[in-house]
Amino acid sequence: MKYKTKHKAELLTFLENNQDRHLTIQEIQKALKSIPQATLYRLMDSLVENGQVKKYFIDPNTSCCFQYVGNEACHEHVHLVCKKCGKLIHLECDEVDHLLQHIKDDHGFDIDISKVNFYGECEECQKGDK
Amino acid sequence: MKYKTKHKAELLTFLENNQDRHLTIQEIQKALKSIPQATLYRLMDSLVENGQVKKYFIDPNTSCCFQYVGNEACHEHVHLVCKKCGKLIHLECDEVDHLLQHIKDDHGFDIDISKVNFYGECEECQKGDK
DNA sequence: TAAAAAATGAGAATGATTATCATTTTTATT
DNA sequence: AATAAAAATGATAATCATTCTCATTTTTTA
Repeated sequence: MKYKTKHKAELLTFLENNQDRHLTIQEIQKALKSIPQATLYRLMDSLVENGQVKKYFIDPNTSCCFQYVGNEACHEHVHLVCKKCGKLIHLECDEVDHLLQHIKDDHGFDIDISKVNFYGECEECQKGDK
Repeated sequence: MKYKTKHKAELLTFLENNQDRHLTIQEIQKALKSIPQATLYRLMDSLVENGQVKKYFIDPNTSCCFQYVGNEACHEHVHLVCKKCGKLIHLECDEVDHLLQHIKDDHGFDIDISKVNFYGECEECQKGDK
């Protein structure tokens, strides 16, 4: 996607206005009905490829998610996904960094932090269990 | 799957003989051609449900994997998945347990360790990069 | 041995994603 | 501004793992 097109412009505006959310292709489609499906997939791929958008695989049973990060990379974080309520929490935490460093140093494996998702149960849902 | 059937027996024998590997439905199908697809999916689901088999989502772009653990639960471990060579490493590590405990205590989120996958690059592939 | 409960198996349905390909749009070149 | 080259489009078909359907068969229980 090297050329500027109206679809691309419309998509970018929408993404910029929803930087705080993770969006699936299906959600974007609903909002931008004028962009055909195939085109939307291609546009998202190209945005991921040049780094303006990050692609996340949150829940293995559902579609992937996208989030606009613009030109400045978003802070490194991991995702906490609640399997009860579906809530998605961004976690920035030194202890995580520490573990990844340990695994690199002592186990030789270099982890891509942007792909780390922890599945479990959030605080509210744990309370509700009782 | 409360009743004993020949399919189930055949499947369990195969799984027991391949405890060291992660198997996709497709691989099991290839090995056990006599079990129809729908039946195989149902059998695997039932084995997962009663705990004899664990289900893993390793790579979001491919099918899920299964591994037989029998009646005794396998040791808690996380998976390291190399995005270069596809290698799958089981990691048991106190530091991981420590982090999960920290996230539970200090961030209130209770992580399911069996669903933790770290994506990155293994030692051998890192060497090959240079 | 009959009634019930569960499993089977073949095929259709689903749903997200990718591929195809002729057409149109955008950019670069003269 | 005209044109050629490059890229994007859009409608549709293809793919592929997984789930669903439902009439039939098998297994267990009474």
